[in-house]
Amino acid sequence: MTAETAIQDNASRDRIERTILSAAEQVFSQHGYRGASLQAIADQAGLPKANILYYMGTKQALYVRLLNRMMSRWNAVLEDITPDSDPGRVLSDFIRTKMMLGQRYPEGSKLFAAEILAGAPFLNDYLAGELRDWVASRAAIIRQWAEQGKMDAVDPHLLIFLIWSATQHYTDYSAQVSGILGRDALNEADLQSITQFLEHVILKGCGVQQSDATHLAVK
Amino acid sequence: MTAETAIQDNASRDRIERTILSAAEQVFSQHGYRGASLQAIADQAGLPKANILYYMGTKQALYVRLLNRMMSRWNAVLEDITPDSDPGRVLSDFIRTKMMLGQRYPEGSKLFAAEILAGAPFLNDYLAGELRDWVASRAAIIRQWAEQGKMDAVDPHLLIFLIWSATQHYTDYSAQVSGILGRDALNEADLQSITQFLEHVILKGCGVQQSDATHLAVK
DNA sequence: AGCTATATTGACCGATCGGTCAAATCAATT
DNA sequence: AATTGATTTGACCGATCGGTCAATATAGCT
Repeated sequence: MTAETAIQDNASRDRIERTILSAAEQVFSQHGYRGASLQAIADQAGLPKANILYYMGTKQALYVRLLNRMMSRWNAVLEDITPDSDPGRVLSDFIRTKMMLGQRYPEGSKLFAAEILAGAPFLNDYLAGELRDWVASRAAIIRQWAEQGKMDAVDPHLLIFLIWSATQHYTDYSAQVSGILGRDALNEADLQSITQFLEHVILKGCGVQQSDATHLAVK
Repeated sequence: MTAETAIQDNASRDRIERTILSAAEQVFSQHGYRGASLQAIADQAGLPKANILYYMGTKQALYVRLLNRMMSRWNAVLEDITPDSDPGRVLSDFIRTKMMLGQRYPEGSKLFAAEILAGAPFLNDYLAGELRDWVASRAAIIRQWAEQGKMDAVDPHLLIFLIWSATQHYTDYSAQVSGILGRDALNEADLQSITQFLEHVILKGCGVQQSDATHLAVK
């Protein structure tokens, strides 16, 4: 087999796999691991069920692969945070990035939420390992900001959880938000209002000054 | 049949129904409507599967009954709010009541969350009806507070969503919180810290003064 | 054209799904 | 003791579950 055909084969395979992953993400995010059926995923993907298993092996392997894909999208968040950073700018960026991620990958976000709701049977190691370290390192820096008098001495973990939950809400509970606001879906103006509101309340609530750059960008 | 026996019968029936409802709440909250099986609920309740159906009719009827039970628990929240109320006291109460409800009915809260995640197929009417009215009436009063200069002119809907999401997080995503904090479960001291943190950030972030009474209670 | 490796898919497997039913049991009244 | 209505539950139903497999089709290489 030449290199050329290998590339062609892989490209074709990748295209099909992306179709399957996308379909599976939709079904798993709505009904959770147990509630999702391979037949429903196959129908969503427009492929026979046996084909899903040919590419993905088992239901569990497909599910775990989706979880890993979603987790990898988190790598860049709050990456360049230092004790010398401006808290207002960093927290603003965090809020905006989180809102953007939720909008970009709504199914992935809901998939994650469903896994946590079920007690995180597949994610316990990740939560108590990588993610805990991620949070701990950011929390340490936030605590330094507080010691430097840049902000109130709030518990950094709780601050991260607050931003986490407040932003995630508009993705994972979009059905509730839409139902209450009486909209089919949130538009760009809604998202800007929400982001601005969260920045205002959270930064002010932590005694952080909103930087000019952030303010202008919002305006 | 005498009145006495009728009472006795109903008492026995109520006891069994509570057992079933409790078991079903656990299973539904973990796996959602589709992912839950009557056999799993029966095992959890320690009853044969046919008995579940004898008392509850169908899986769907059981599920809807659980949703209604959970919704009814919300009736007392933010009930006595008026334009003359003290925003700090009311918002504090809201945060505390919400945290308490989550702790008291964790399975019910997760059941609700799973239903919303699935797109609220059984709750759409409730969300766009009763709940929307509930939110709208409270939002109107909060807006009056802002107009009276008692707090910042934030969007009342977004403020309600913020308190909603921030408190709900510790119930619905307890697996994530526990995993990251490295605890088996949150204790009473944790909950006090969380409540205090949320009161501090949200009230300060909305330009509301924390009332003395509230402050003392927290202290 | 013939060969080989990969891809496709209908048919099928045992297990489990929600739900039904009839036979057995229980409890209270006469 | 006999009767009656409510309760209990094992057996069973067709449908669907995750997964296997063999037959077929496809595509690139010689």
